[in-house]
Amino acid sequence: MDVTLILESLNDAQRKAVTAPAQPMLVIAGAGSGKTRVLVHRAAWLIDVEGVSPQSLLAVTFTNKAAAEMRGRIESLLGMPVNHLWIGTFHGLAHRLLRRHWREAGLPPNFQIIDSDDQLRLIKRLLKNLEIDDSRWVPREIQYFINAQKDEGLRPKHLDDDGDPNRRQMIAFYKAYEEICERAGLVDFAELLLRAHELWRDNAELLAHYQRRFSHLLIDEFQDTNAIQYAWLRLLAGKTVVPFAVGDDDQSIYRWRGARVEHIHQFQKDFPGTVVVKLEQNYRSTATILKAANALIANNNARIGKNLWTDGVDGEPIKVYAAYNERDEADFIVGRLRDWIDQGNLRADAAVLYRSNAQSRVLEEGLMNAGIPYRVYGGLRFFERAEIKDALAYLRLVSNRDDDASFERIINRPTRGIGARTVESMRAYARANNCSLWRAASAVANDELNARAANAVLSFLNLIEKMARDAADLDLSQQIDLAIHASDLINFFRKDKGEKGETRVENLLELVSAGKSFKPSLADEMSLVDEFLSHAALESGEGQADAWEDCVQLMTMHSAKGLEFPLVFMSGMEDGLFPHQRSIADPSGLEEERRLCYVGITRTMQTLYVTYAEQRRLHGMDKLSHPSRFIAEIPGEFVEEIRPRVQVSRRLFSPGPRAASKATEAELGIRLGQRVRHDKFGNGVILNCEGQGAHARVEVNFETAGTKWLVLSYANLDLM
DNA sequence: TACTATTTAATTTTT
DNA sequence: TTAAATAGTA
Repeated sequence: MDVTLILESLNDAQRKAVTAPAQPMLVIAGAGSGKTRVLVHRAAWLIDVEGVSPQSLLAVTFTNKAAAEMRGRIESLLGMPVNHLWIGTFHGLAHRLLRRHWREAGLPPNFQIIDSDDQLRLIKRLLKNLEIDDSRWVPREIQYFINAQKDEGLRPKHLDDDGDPNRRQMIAFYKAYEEICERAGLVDFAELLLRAHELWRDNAELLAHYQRRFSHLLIDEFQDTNAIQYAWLRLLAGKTVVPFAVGDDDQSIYRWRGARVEHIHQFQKDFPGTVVVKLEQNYRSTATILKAANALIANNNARIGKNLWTDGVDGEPIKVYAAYNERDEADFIVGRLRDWIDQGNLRADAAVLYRSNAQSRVLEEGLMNAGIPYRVYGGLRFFERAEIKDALAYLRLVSNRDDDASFERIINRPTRGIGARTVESMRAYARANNCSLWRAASAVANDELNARAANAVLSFLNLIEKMARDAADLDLSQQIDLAIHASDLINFFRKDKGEKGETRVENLLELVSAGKSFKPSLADEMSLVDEFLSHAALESGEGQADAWEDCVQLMTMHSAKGLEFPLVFMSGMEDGLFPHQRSIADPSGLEEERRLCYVGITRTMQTLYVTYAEQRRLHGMDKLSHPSRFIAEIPGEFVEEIRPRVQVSRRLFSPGPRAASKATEAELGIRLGQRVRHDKFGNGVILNCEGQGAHARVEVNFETAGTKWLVLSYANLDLM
């Protein structure tokens, strides 16, 4: 029982939280103040010092990554595995409960989880079925409505239309959607939480059982909890389970997703005697960065209030660069990155942040031309790829014939001559007889369809039945292999022309090996395949599972939360972009944008560049823009303007040799930035040019071959 | 059914 | 601008 190991590295506030007696605790943890460390050490303290059994601990996070990190760090601190400790995401834990108690939860034993993409498809199909004009009823809005209700813990029966026909229709959609899910045995993300909450609420013995089992509850990112998550936590806590919540109201940036910072106040009301600890010492950033961040966030009204400080150095001022336009901005950033890399720093230690994904394009072009490797965060994850979802849909249908979502997805994929007509008649039958498409298919094939269509449908039904029989004795990866081969999906994608088809085939093969290495943890609760499918929905996998190459990191401010970098660029700092136009009018929206800005600034360890463009091409039109109001909220003493605005107009192109080459450019009939093709080196972009006539040379950055100087008269470049 | 033209809209995202 | 969704054509 080595207490010093757990406590020695903690400051006073952290120690106070970690060693607190069994009472409700609320830890307000500023950016970079050791939030995860406190959670990890608290768990270790409870287990190692207080003698709490690991299985009496429940730790909840928002992301799988955070859950994995917490488990890893607890185990390494304790020096032993903690198998019976429940650590997971809200959704993961809810899923676990529902698998274990599917009967009480009113679910079929083999229910499956649908992701937002599946959900949207379901809604679109629902609209078609109801023959509703989907220009008036936007599927995305319906999806948003349904999820928002579920996030609040509301079922259709709880909702009142208040005489508003619009709302009445929405409620009707919600109800119809629920019926579809119910019949197909499908559960969406919000439904997991809602059901898990109802499970406890309506089963006193079950709740009592878990309340006896758990003595302590650890909650990460508490400011991000939505109503149903909070209700679930509070229900479990009851009067006996001790909650320990960690969060930062200043970093609440997900209100639009249902998160409610107010829970931080509610917590103190619901758990009288809550002790609040503030972690304000920051171990990440320079004093300058922190003072700037503090000054910015002080403009928000609804705050608990705290002041980050550090005993470290002041550091460099924040550098603000006013770019002429977005390309100049990108050039500037690329230039600073070049310097950074040339000084021997890691590319991966630098991040370029922006408000919205579309802004990455110009930056990417700049980095590409400069030959600097980069990685863009976000985008499609492995299990979200179309080909992967197709393959999984076969497995799902094999596991559950009533899964209409999967049925629709693969009925004609690969194409097997079952067109929209045929599917429509199945839908009609299913609607009329209130049955699944699977049953409709065999009924329709037997009497409504012409021979040709009937044949195609029957052979599809046989294919699935045969797959089910053949799969019975196979292990998981063999079943996946069977699914992609027997369905002929793999050949379907192989025929796809170009690299796209290739990657798709690779992904499918990757899926087979994912099946090989999959280790189940709920084996008692469900079949291996079903667990794999749930896993795929719940953990959509890495964006790019590329090998660890040293890359500059590009991401939105949102996805930067929780990360830190020695060098940070906040780009596109213009009113309308950031704060975003859509949030600008609403005071609470503006405050959330400001918190986002605060998150961005506090990612920085040493050097922060803030850039904006005076003119930006947006939606194909050049617009003049103004620097973000947030820049003005940073006190001047922490800021250094990189370039006096007087020079701005001169900087149409980057300085140096390029400027001198303007004349040459015109004479040779090429221009910088021009895309070209070379027989041997492939596609590239002209970076520079010099000389005249037969001696004229151009510098070209090729996508694959790198940067080369070529003599124009020999190179035989095709302009593109 | 696949390819092409036209229209439309344009934050943030984890589960 | 451009990406995605829809409508129209071969």
